[in-house]
Amino acid sequence: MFLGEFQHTMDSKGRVVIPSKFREELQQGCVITKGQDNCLQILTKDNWENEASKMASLPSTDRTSRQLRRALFSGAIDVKIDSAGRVQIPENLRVYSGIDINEDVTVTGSGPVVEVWSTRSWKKIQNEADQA
Amino acid sequence: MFLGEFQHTMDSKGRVVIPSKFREELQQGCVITKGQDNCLQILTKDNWENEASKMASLPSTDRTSRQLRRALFSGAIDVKIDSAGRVQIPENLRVYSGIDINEDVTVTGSGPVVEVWSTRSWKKIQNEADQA
DNA sequence: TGCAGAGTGTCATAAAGTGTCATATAATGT
DNA sequence: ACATTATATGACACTTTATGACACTCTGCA
Repeated sequence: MFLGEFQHTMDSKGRVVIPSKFREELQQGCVITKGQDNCLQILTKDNWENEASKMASLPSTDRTSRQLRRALFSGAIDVKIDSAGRVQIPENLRVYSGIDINEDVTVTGSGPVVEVWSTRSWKKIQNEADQA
Repeated sequence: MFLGEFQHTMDSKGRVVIPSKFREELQQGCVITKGQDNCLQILTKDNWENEASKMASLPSTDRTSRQLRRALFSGAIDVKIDSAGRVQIPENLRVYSGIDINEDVTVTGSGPVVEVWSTRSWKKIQNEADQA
């Protein structure tokens, strides 16, 4: 279970630090995908396999299902954490999440997954959440 | 069941002493979350699992549910009590609760949970409570 | 073949967190 | 009231983590 909220920045090469509390669970491999509300999600390998198999079982005759599947798989990438505890975020996911080079990033634990936000978006989302 | 009211301070490293009366119940692991009225709550592991499982059952298709889940998980952190009976309060929870470094803290038993307040806020809340 | 751009790995330094100890204070039992 | 024990607090050393810098690799392309 991932918990907590952590501040980092995306370095000039497009890498983000994974909070140390999350490393152990993610060390043996993880997958980054497009999450909801323009955040990025980091899943453990197991969790990913799980999601992926759900997708695979959708009927390929249905156009919406195909779209979903394309979005999920093409928007995903498996990464490994480097010796300094960072992961590289590819260009397309940076664009999706609106996180620019050198920008502040908020990494949050959200139960079974880790979410990565530009701190800008996170603040906005958090305000909404406070209201709800 | 947690009862009583205790005065402590947040040390220069952001740690707060857990009153000795509460230690035994919390020793084997506990979770700190954002409570109501800007206090912090400390839950036992069991109590937390309970809360968290409620969250897991909410549909991720609904935006409000997602917000709720984010707020709960990102605002939580599991901690352990150190050999001197203290817990480390992470930055974001310090901000939320308005407890500054070296500031006075009131720790109260509140039935199933422990609450942590800046003594400032506690006094205010208590006045209100006395009126009511 | 050489260059440019993106990505990767490593290091040094700074900052934050953790553990331990010593002393001070409070609580307890006789 | 006293001795004894437990608890609280500050100090400090130590470890871990974060961050920026920089050199190196790999790829595609001119």
